[in-house]
Amino acid sequence: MTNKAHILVVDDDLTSRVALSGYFETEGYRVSEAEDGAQMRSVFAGGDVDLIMLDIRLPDDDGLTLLKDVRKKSDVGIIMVTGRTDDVDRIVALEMEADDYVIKPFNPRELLARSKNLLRRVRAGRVPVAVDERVLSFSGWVLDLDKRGLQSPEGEDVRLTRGEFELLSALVENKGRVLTRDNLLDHLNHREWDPSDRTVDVLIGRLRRKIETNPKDPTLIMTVHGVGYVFTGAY
Amino acid sequence: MTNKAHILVVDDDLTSRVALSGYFETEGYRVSEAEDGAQMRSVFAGGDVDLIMLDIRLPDDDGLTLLKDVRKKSDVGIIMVTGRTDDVDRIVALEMEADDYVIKPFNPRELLARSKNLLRRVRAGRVPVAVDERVLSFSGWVLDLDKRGLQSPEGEDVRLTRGEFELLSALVENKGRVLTRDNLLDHLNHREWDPSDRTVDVLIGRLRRKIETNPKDPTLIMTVHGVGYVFTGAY
DNA sequence: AATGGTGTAAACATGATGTAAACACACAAG
DNA sequence: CTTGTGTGTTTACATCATGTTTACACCATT
Repeated sequence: MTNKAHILVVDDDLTSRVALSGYFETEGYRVSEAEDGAQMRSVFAGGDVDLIMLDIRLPDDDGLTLLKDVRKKSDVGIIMVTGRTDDVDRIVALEMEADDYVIKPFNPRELLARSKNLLRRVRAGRVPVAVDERVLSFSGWVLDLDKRGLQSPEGEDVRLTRGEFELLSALVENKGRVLTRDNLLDHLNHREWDPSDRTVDVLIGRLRRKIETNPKDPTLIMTVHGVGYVFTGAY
Repeated sequence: MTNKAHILVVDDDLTSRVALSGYFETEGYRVSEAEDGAQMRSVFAGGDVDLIMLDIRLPDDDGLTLLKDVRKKSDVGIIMVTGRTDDVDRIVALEMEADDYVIKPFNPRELLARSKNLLRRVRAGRVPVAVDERVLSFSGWVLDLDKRGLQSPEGEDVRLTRGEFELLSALVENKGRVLTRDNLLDHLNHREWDPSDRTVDVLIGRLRRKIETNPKDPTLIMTVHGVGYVFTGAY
């Protein structure tokens, strides 16, 4: 079972439903489809949906009714999708706490960007739910200290080796504080460190390739020349 | 400290800035205003902003540049506001992780609904981060000894090299006391100093260019002819 | 005015860092 | 036992950051 973000597309029109699903699937999301309210409720009951793309006009229930029902019991992300460009509809939906409202035909790139941003927020909001779990989060990433696993903002599991994990957790736990190589090597159950030891540098490099958008120009793990490394991710 | 959400409106046009602020104030939000990037950074440095309404066209910095800067170090809510209806602009902003993008003239009710929904998500994602830091401050500047970084009174991060940082912290820690070059060079892990060594002078010069309002007429790092340097910043 | 101290741009040297590749070692599977 | 796989470590080298030197103009003190 992967942990990729799960998107539920609700639309009675086959063509646009498939188109929508396609966009998200090629981006690596897990996508489910529903063509009416009943199907939607059924999938949603599974409990692991992160984002719903909800057409406002459906055969059985009204989209707005579904919106209200879902929002009553869940903080899942909801983006209304519609062919109509009615101002009142839009405002009503937003005031019912839909997160966004897009009008067909929409630009796929824009929709993807909006979805991605919303997913980040949805997932970030879920982290503090379990207080007993030792979990660190930064910029949409989630580092689970018990499971020793890392999840990307898109919800994908990223495999870390022991060394990479120890290094990353040391850095994130001391967010904003510069750690020396000596310091970091301690977390790998080492003792001594001599200037010819490049282990930390290599591991940092591998870590960057896994978590930085552009490893050549890191924004999360910064190097402090002549001192060490510092983690600078936002909360 | 109040618990009302804090919204920062950034727009160089007085009329729309005031209008925007008005909407939010009557809804009971705490609102701050900024008319350019510098002011924005200054308010934002206060650290308790929940949502930024950011005009994309500003006198000094580009709105997109500000967006990128802010997003780099914070997950605050960001809604871009603009008069232009350029598709490319919108997508670029969204892909830079702006949460939303509204086009003037906007419907106040819609904007309020969107802001409210976003604020809910921003606050849900907040996690308490409390790390006591070793910090020195002078004349509005903040020198963070752990982060080894310097923040200007406007809240901008100023990059210091190792040497510059060591020199500055030595000076600030010995505020009001004259330090000889010999003395200062010690802090850079040196030992000997001979009169032909101009290293300190050069570093002091570079430091002045970074922190003095007018480097030609320094007020923070003063020269004591024939002796050394002294730091004279107020508190 | 003379003299030595200081500011500073530019060039320079060198140690620090990024990174690919090879290596070593532990552990698991067959 | 052999083989293979994963991963920490070492090596080697290209590149980069930055402390240092140099040179010269300017300033302060006498």
